[in-house]
Parts: sequence; structure tokens; C-alpha cells
Amino acid sequence: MKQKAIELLNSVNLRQTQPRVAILTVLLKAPAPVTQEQIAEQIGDSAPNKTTIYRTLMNLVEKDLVHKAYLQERTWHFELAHHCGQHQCHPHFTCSECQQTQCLPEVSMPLVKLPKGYVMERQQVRIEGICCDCRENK
Amino acid sequence: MKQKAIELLNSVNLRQTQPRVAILTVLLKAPAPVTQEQIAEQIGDSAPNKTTIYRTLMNLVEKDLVHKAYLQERTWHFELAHHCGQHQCHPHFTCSECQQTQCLPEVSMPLVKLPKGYVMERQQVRIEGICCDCRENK
DNA sequence: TTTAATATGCAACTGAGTTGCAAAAACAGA
DNA sequence: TCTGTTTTTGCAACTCAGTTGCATATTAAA
Ligand SMILES: [Zn+2]
Ligand SMILES: [Zn+2]
Ligand SMILES: [Zn+2]
Ligand SMILES: [Zn+2]
Repeated sequence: MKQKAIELLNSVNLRQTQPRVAILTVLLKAPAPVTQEQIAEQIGDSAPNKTTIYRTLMNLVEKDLVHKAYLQERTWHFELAHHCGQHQCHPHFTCSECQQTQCLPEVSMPLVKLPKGYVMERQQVRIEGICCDCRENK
Repeated sequence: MKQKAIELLNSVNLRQTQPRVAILTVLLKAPAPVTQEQIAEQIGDSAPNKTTIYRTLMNLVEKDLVHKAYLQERTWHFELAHHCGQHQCHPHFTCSECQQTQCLPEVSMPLVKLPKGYVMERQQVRIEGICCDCRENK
């Protein structure tokens, strides 16, 4: 994992620093989009300052290694981009009961046909509903 | 417009107050999702306090007259829900150059097939790209 | 090594949305 | 129309997530 993180950094010419490796390692393991705070928690005592985490995430987004996930929440969530298609990531499902968000990586959606003259860069889909667990416990 | 606003309020049993009528009137006229601040600007000097605007918008969302638009921006944007389907609103296009957002009301998308046991409440699509104007002026 | 370029940590700041509470407006009943 | 109760509003102070400026530390190239 750590090795993979280092490779990713090299591949986009970002200097290999402790914070970056640690943050990328968390992202590599995460099953769903994570916040700055969750990243810090995961890393534990040696976690970088929150400013550094944000700056690192923004660097990674700029290099297109990471995407900001499209959730309707106040706090930003990030995930690795390595499984996204050129113009589309997988949809995200957020349960309106328990607020948990899940990736739906296997789903693919057609791209919206834009009006003439427009260029598509990225399409994102968000779904709100009740998750399986919450539905049963009602 | 104002008349229509009053009707809408009555239809969901919300008391008819000046702020609510004014805010709904702005929403009825808006061609794209608007923020608290834009609503205040539109109303002008007699605009309600921002707390009131937020509270009103949340009331209207609760009654499903209004939806919070899912744009990847820090500030919340709202629009009338009256043209949304049961499980899906129209997609929104945001230009990464000029940051303008447009509704794409005529586009319809298939609903994602959720895993067994999940309930779909609402699906939303967001598109990022370059708008026609920005593309020409480059 | 040494050095120049880049990244980090810290503390103070910003801006959007929230909270608590007293004053004002809505509306139902007399 | 008046009255009383309920609901809504305005204000000021607050919160929370993310940002900024700048001094210090780290990186990696020479
Ligand atoms: Zn749930
Ligand atoms: Zn995901
Ligand atoms: Zn544009
Ligand atoms: Zn719209």
C-alpha cells in the first residue's frame, strides 16, 4: 500500500513526503470517500496538520489522482480516482436515515448529451435513499 | 407570480407571510438554482434577514416545494421542485471556466439500479465542463 | 554537503450556515 | 373588529469547515 502510494506520487512528479504518503495510503485503503478528519483519525498520532491534509488533497486532486466526491454534505469527501472513467466516476448512494455513503462502482450510466458547443469534463451521479440495513430495522 | 406563490404556500399549509411570498416569488422567476444571498439581492431593501431566508428555504424543502440543488459549491443553491420527477430532478451543468450553472430540464436519465433491499428516493446528476460561451472565447 | 525550491505547522482568519431568545406578525375564535 | 395563542421574524453571538500568511523544516538536485 505504502509502496503503491510512493509510486503514485512519483508518477505525477510530486515530492515524496511523509504526509503525502500517509494520506495516500489511507485513500488507497478507504472503501468510500473520506474527510480530512477521517484521514487524520486513521493516521493517528502522527497525522499531519489539517492544513497540510487539505493542501495535500488539493494537490492530489490537481494531479487527478484523487477526486472530490459529490456528496451533499458540508464537509468535503475525497477518494482515489484510479477506477474512474474519463468522464465519469461511479455513483454514490447516501442513506437519508443513517447518512452512510457507499460507492456503487459496478454501475455505469450513459453520459448526458450536452447542448451543441458544450464540452463534458465530468459527470457525477448521487443517489439518496434508504439503505438495506436501515430498511430492515424499521 | 406573487399569486402563484400564495397558492403554493396554501397548498402545503404554510402561513402566508411577506418573507415567504417574496422568497417563493424569486424562486418562481429564477432560471437556475439560487443562493440565500441572491434571493436577498433580488428582493432588495425589503429583503428578510438571512436567518429567515434560510429557515424559509428549509421549510419549503421540507414541504417538497423546493429542492436543494446538488452543485459542488460551498454555498447552498435552491430551486423550485415543481418540474422534478418523483425520483429524479433534471441534471445541472456547471462550467469550470465561468462557474455558471445551468439547468438541463429536457434531459432525462435512467435510474440507477440499486442493490437489493435499497430504496431510491432521489437521483441527481451533475455535470462539469466548458460552456458554449467560454469555449468560443478561447 | 550545500543550496534553492518546496512543503509543513501554527495561529489567526473567513464565510456560510446555526442558535437562542425576545419582539412582531398571523390567524382563529369571540 | 378585538383578543389570545401560535407561529414567524430579526438580531447578535456562535460554530464549523476550510483558508491564509508566514516562519520553519524537509526535499532532492548539484
Ligand atoms: Zn442507512
Ligand atoms: Zn466512491
Ligand atoms: Zn462558462
Ligand atoms: Zn435546475
